[in-house]
Amino acid sequence: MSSSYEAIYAVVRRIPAGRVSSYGQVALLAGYPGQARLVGYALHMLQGRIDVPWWRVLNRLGVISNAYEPELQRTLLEREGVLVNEQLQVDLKQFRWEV
DNA sequence: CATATGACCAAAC
DNA sequence: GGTTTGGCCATAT
Repeated sequence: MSSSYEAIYAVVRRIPAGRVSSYGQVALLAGYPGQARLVGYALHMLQGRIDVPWWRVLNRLGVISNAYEPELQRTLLEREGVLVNEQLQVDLKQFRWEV
């Protein structure tokens, strides 16, 4: 297991329920500025594990980028009170996780 | 081993 | 200002 993933997962676990973050923000907080891609890959590797709240991570436009289970992600977010529109987009001004 | 691709983003043009 | 271009790192082939 690549060590960098643990730092990324640790940050994702810090995202409060009902809030969302972006790949870039997670990368920055994990100590990998500008390496949003690494975050995407790390979450990709989870393949649906629920010990990390991967569904709270969206791309910088607030859109669900998940290629595997986009509908599941929407369901999980809405269960926490996060509104997701028909285009799988969230209002970042309202739900973005402020550190 | 070299190339390609990906749940991305900031800067450059 | 929208669009293109690099760059970053881990897997896959």
